[in-house]
Amino acid sequence: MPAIASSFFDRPAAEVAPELLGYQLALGSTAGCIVETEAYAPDDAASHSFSGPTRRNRAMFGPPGHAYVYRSYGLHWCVNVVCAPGHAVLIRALQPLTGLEIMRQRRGTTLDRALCSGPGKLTQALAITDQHDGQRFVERAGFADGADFDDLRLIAPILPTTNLQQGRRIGISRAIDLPWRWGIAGSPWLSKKF
DNA sequence: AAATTGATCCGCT
DNA sequence: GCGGATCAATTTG
Repeated sequence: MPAIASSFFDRPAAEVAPELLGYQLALGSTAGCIVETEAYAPDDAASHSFSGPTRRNRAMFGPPGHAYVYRSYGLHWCVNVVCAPGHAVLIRALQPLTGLEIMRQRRGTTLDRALCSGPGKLTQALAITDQHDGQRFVERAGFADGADFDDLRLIAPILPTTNLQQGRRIGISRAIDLPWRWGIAGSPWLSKKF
């Protein structure tokens, strides 16, 4: 179960973030298509890496292609894909594809639109927690390909995704003008319209 | 339709 | 002690 080529991720997050749209994010028997991302960088006042490495953000300075998972507002987990040192891409929304019934149970809703339409929602739907912080992503679609049940998985789309939309990031109070949020244009699975 | 609030934790000053 | 890369329920216009 090879980790994904580190060269793909060892770049600024603002380059990687739009390219991750269309990838599938999977864990266990659940998976969804990434439809919304945000980039964070070390010289970016809104980024957890802005003030250098700490215990919480150490994964952001670790190997590219690994996960940075942090707790948000005391309640939610949010997952990032680590890029170049201090760079990371926050996964903000998925189109649910696999394991919808488990997701509905975990989320406590039957409204599919509400399963993965936000960074805290999708981690709950896929059961991503701090136990995945610092863990690598593997490039396998399922366990039959040799991945462990607990491996975070990313699956590249057949063709690069086009029809993107770009705008300002959500829920931050610093560096609010950077256009570092990307989404699949018109997708009904976004956390918020552009 | 938009604004407000409560839940609840951790990192940093 | 304060505020945050959030969410959902409630209140208000």
